[in-house]
Amino acid sequence: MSNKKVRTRFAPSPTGYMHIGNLRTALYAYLFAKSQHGDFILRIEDTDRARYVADAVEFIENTLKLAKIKPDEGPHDGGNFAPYIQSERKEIYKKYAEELVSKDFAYYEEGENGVAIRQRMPKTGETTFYDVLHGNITIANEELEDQILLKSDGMPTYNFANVIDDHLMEITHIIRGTEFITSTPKHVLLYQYFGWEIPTFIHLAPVMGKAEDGSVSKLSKRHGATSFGDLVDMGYLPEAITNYVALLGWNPKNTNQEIFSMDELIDIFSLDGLSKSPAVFDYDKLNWMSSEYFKKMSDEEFAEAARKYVKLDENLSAKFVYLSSLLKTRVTKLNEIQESIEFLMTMPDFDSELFINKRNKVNVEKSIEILTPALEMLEKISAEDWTVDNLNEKISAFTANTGLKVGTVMWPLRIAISNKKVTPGGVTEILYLLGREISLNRIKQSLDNLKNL
RNA sequence: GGCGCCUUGGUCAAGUGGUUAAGACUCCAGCCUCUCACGCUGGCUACAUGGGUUCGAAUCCCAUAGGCGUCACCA
Repeated sequence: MSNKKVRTRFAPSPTGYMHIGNLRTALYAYLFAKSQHGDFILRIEDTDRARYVADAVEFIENTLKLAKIKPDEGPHDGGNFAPYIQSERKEIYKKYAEELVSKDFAYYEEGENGVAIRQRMPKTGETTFYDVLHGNITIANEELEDQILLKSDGMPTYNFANVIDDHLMEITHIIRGTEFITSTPKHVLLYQYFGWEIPTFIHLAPVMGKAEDGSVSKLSKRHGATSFGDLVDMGYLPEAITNYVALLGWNPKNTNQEIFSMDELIDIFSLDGLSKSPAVFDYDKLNWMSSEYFKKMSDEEFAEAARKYVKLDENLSAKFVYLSSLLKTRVTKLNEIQESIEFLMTMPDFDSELFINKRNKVNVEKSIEILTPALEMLEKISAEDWTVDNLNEKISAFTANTGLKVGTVMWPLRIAISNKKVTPGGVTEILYLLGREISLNRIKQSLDNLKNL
């Protein structure tokens, strides 16, 4: 066994939806295979006709691609063990099921819909299997029901097909969720009936979600987004999601590093870093990791990633790379951007309360007093000199002349051009983004509004 | 309910008989500062409970409790 090439597989059913828990299972199977210079196989388990969703296979492949998980073999990639879609392997299962019947390890059963084949379980004794995370697990055979191997429609059940395929496809390590622990003895019995080598099992703890009332349960719709696609739609970078998910139930040895590229993960991954207790999906941590990725991007990279999530006017579009430099450190997910920059395109409603700021010693009267000469000063700056650096220089000089604190001048100015308490960037950045004409108009308008109170 | 798995701060987690029980996220305080953010400092909070074993237990054993899973012609 130790000399055999490691081969793992990800075997989802075609539902057109990639649950975070499933993605993590695929990730670990991939990381383990690659860390051992082995193969990672994608196999579609579509033996339940009722559950089939159109284009699901393509969806799964696209999702894995986005997550940078690359199958060595699969429906699209092909391989020596094709086909990799179970519905196309129907005859194979039938042959093996009949072999079991001939050896009396299984039997035919007449049902409402036709004839099915059922596995015969021993009534006494117990079955033990080894799991890398849990050690030996033993279950009494009397707990095992005679299960259906081949359904009356000719399709195999999961419990049968997975054993046949894992053996035929030479899978060495089965990485899947803990929900399969109690059915594993049935699989082991099957391997024994056929005289096949039993693969190594690794049953992963589930990914949990936390509800608003604080209760914890398996991650589901009630916890908000639960799929990789949902998270991408919200504007989390695929790399950040994968990185976060990798650490949900696994952690590297001898390091506190948390930000990993896929290559680094492959390099450092090992089975003994896997944890056997459930992990709660935590948006706070995901947000932090997401922002770490944003901060590491260049302005251009961030702008490119963010473009798909925003609607800009001509002016802002031209300055978006610069805007991105301001947004990078302030965003946790891309779908937050639009709201935070909307004020640059449409002036929010006037609110005199915003001009009152105790810390900077400003109120309405003071604002009028400052804004009036400030407007005159700014009007003298030409459109071509309307740059962040120059604006900063002029405003600083203006402030020095007034003898006021910097904040006392900056506060009303910023409010006058934004009508927002919090903005991404300060006065000079916003003046630049707005451009000379719009900036001046906004200040005039705000000044009028203040005087007409 | 039977069977199985799990149990270190609010969350992710180091730790494999002797530690002041790491680190990260969140939160709080301070510094920086043209708002916010970034950055920097510092701080709060944990071994589920009860028995053993041992000179010594978060680490080993046994109970109890709680959580989760499974008992389909679903996967």
